[in-house]
Amino acid sequence: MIADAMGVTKAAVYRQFKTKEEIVIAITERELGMLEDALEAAEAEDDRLRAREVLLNRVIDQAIARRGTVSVLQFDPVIIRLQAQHKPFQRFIERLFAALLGTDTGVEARLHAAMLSSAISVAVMHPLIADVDDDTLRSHLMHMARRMLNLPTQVSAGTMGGRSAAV
Amino acid sequence: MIADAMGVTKAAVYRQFKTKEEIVIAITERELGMLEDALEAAEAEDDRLRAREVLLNRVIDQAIARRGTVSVLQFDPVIIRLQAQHKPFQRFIERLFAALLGTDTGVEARLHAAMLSSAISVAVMHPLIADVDDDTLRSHLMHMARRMLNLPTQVSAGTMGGRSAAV
DNA sequence: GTCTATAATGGGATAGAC
DNA sequence: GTCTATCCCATTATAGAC
Repeated sequence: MIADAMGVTKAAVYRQFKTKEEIVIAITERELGMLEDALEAAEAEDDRLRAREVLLNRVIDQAIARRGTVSVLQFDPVIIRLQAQHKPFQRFIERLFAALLGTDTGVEARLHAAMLSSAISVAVMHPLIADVDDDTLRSHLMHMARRMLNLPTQVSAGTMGGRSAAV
Repeated sequence: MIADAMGVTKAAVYRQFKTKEEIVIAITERELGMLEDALEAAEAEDDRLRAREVLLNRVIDQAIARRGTVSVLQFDPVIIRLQAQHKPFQRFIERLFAALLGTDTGVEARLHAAMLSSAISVAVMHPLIADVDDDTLRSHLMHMARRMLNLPTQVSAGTMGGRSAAV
């Protein structure tokens, strides 16, 4: 498919990548790499609430930027298997969830994180909202994400007096 | 894989189903069929709020009952393609979303429905919550779904409990 | 209904010429 | 770096005996 889309032969693709796995790794690396600085910033941030806000924003931005392709990387069975065999990705994903979860690792917090991550990646390419433009989608997604995670609805930079993350 | 799991040969499976597509259609029909009476009841219900409640409950019950298999039917690329070519399924899914949306078909309502449906089906098999038992998962999911759809947090009357989705 | 055997198709991958 | 040609192998599917 890649070769066809590029208008070259399969052999030309295999000149650059020895295996299909290498291709999947390379693409995933590029996508996750875009979140790396945001993740590191979030981990370094003292204010946990603010750290989650910032990270959430970046994740949503990227999901929208990659609208139409995120869910392939997240849900294609073959791709998932190849990624699962790659330790660095597992660690990165774990760090991502840890940063999103904050200190709370209870059932509810984990469920929130699981639902949120899937909801974001599927929603951006769902037929029901194919007609929604990026900016509208972003603001709705961010609003929804805050609701799902029990974050304060409006964020005012610096002073976070909002409710705690637990119910 | 099916033949191996059943301990018969592939030819034996092809005796019952002419093509892979027939198998996918049959399985999907069985799964969606379990929601048919709930959908019809919801469509007949005058109280829209109550209709959505009932349907939501059934959808969540079934997702939990099929924990570990729902997402295959929803996300496997080959299966999705085969289902997409089958008009009756498209119509059924449209009816499901229509019933969940209520009369509101604005951007926000559609986004809610899209996020919710994906969040439910992915969450039930997400590694982060693999250790959560069915009943706990159901109550959290229902609570979360109400929040996502802006439904009242506590539902007043009726026969709504953790009932399983038949068969 | 199940079996053995055998296509047919297509994806994943390699060899060697240019 | 790309090409043609080919290989390997799993999936999809059929034929015909029991």
